[in-house]
Amino acid sequence: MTFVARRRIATRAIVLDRSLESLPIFRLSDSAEDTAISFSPESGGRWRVLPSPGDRLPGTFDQDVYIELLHRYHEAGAPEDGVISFTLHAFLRSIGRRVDGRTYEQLRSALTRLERTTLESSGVYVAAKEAQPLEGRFTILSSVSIARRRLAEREQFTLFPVLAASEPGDARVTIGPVIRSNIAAGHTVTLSATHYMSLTNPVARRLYRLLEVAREEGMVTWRVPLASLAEQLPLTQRYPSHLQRVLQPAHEMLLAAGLLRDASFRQLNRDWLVDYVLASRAA
DNA sequence: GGTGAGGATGATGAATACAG
DNA sequence: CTGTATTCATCATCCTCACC
Repeated sequence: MTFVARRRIATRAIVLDRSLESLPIFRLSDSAEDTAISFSPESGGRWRVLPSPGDRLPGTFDQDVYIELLHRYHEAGAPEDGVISFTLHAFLRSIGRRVDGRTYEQLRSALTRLERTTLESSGVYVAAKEAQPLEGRFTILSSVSIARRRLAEREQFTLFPVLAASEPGDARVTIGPVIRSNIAAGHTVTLSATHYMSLTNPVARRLYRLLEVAREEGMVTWRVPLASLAEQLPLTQRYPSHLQRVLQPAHEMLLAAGLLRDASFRQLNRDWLVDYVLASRAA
């Protein structure tokens, strides 16, 4: 393979922390209640996502921002300090959003939310280099700084020379060390950026990542109780019919994109299951 | 040209309510 | 518990205005 060819493929890849992708983080629905996400896997332990006080849980916009950040981290050659810099303008363009006052504001709040939202693992999150699953808390981003024109210009802020010196709209964020460590250890899933962007439904985007975890762990078919899947995504709907209503369009989108061979709902006695037939590695 | 706040309005789709 | 109708928060899109 030539350097050029390898480079082109690399820029289309999104490399994510496999442990993180197996856990629920982003609220996919717009339910008014904004309590913490809580997930208790079969294997025991508990996982929680705690919003920062006064803020909401990360949502679908934050999900897209998170993915683009990791996309850029990979493109930048996964720098050891985890720092990536970009302009808000370029970032919005690359996630296919319009660039106006609204989206600037959304992006800024999404970045700070990714820094402030607490992820709590009680023996659930697997850190590749550790023998035991993690006991403790961490965040997706460990630092976020965004230079703002108006702040940078004010005289009284000259005591922050770094801020004053940087260009307006420049963001500088640090991917958290826990996530970086798993990526460095190769405990990852790899997505196609093209495919990811082509999925217009946020549930489909989330499901794509979760299915990649299953595939990375060697599964060809994956049978999962509907209720467990709902917890793991997460989806808040309680009834099987409601869950199916949300999942069905996502399944259709993934099938059409060739990211999934088959998806079907089955009822065995009282229990609803979902059977996935995963796509082959090629694509 | 790039930032940045914010008003107005329509589109979207999941939550919710309600009937079966 | 499920299927259908309605409601409503969020998002997208358009704009103006101000500033560099």
